[in-house]
Formats: sequence, C-alpha cells, structure tokens
Amino acid sequence: MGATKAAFFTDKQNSIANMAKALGHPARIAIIEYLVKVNACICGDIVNELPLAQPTISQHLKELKQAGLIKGTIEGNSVCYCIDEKVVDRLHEYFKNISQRLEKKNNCC
Amino acid sequence: MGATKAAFFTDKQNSIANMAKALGHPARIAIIEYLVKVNACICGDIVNELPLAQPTISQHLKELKQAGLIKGTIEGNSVCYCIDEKVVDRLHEYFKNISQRLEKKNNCC
DNA sequence: TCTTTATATCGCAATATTACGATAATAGAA
DNA sequence: TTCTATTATCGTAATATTGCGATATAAAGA
Repeated sequence: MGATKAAFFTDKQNSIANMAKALGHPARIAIIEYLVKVNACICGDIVNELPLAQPTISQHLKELKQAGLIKGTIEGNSVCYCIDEKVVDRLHEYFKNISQRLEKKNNCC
Repeated sequence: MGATKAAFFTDKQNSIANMAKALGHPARIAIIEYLVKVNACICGDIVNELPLAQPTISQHLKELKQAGLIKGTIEGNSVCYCIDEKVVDRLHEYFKNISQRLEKKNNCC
C-alpha cells in the first residue's frame, strides 16, 4: 500500500489535511514566514534566503501553490509570490474552533 | 536524498512543521475531530469509527502523540486518548499571528 | 538574433509514509 | 491458570516525498 485512503474521508477533512501537509516541512514554513515578512517576492529571493537549491525551492513553491496557500503572478520573466490570505484565515478559523470547543470541556485522562 | 534538512531551520519552524505534518493526513484530522466531539476515547472506538485497520489507527495515534497533539493514559488494559489543548492553542496562535500580520499589508500580485 | 536572467520540469537516488497481516504484550475475566 | 479483550510492534509491499543536477522554457536586454 502507501496510498492515502482519501476517498473515505470528507472533502473538508481532505482539504484541511492537504493544507496541513503543505505546511508539514520546515522549508515551506520558512517560505511562508518569509512571505509574511516581505509581503511578496520572487522565487530567486527565496533561493537566496534558504539553504536549498533553486529546483528544490521551485518544487516547494509548487506544493504550497497547489494547496492554495500562496499565489504566483507572472511579472515579466519572473514570478511574484504572495500568501493567499483567505486560505490562511480558513486554517486560523479551523484551529480557533477546535480551541473553543476544547475550552468548554473537562480535562480528560 | 529524501531526508529533510531540518538542521538548517529554526526550532520553532521545525516544531510547527512537525505539528502540521502530523495533521497532514485525513485520517489524523478525522481522529482529532472525533476526539473533539467525544472529549476522550480509547483506540478501539476510533477503529470502529474509521475505515482503517487497528494497526493503522495505532500508528496514526502514535504520530499524533509524538507531535504532542494528543495524550494517552493507560486505563486498565486500554488507553484513554485525548487532545492536548495547549498544543492546539499553539497552532491557533501561530495562524492567528500570521492572519493579523497579513491584514495590515496590501494585497500583492 | 544571441545572450542573459528567472523559473519550471525531468529524471534519479535516498529516504519516508501508508496500510495491514501476523504477532507480541498486558490487563482483566472466567 | 487459561481465555479474552485491548493495544502496540514487527515486517513488508506499495507509494510518496525530498533534494538536486541537467535541461527546458520564456521574457528581457544587447
């Protein structure tokens, strides 16, 4: 096996898991944090910032983009990347909701 | 290659990435959501709830536990699992912070 | 046009994840 | 003690991820 049984879970569960998976690598967290700091930048800026080769950064950007976390706009011969606020907000709301629901309950085990 | 270059990133980045990675699978999201709903339960309850075999559930629980997202307490011959509120709060705060910082900036690309 | 710059994609090797049958380990019941 | 219930671990096959050199692609400049 090895393939995730995504079909057995809800769309929302798969969607949240996809976003979390995209953030499940320190390089991609570093990319997100850099984008928060500089607002927007091109791929080359991130290559200069992180200790990874250009194809590797490009691949990480692709995964963040596929998960919807960032947007890329072609500007001349470079690509301007920035965070998709809506998607980050969705994650924020998700964990906020869980936190609030946990507050109302007793501590268990 | 294939090994993540975790040593090049900060402890915080690695920590957030680890938590996100643990949530990066729909089965583990489903387990978290079930635990939020029932507050606490034993492994067998989750096995009855999800379309996965017992060893697979046990393995997912192990990963959630290693990431600090859940706690397990031995109760007789079963184990009581529940969510670690503090860790979920840390994730909540992380995304809240990013959301707030993004609000103050212009939309880019 | 030819060259440079900026990204993306291909292909591959190393490693990690996913899923589960078989089996071990442990506690409680008979 | 023997049986049952509950969970963890081992072993393994299928698949996915990570990282990067080589190369392709596309736009801008000389």
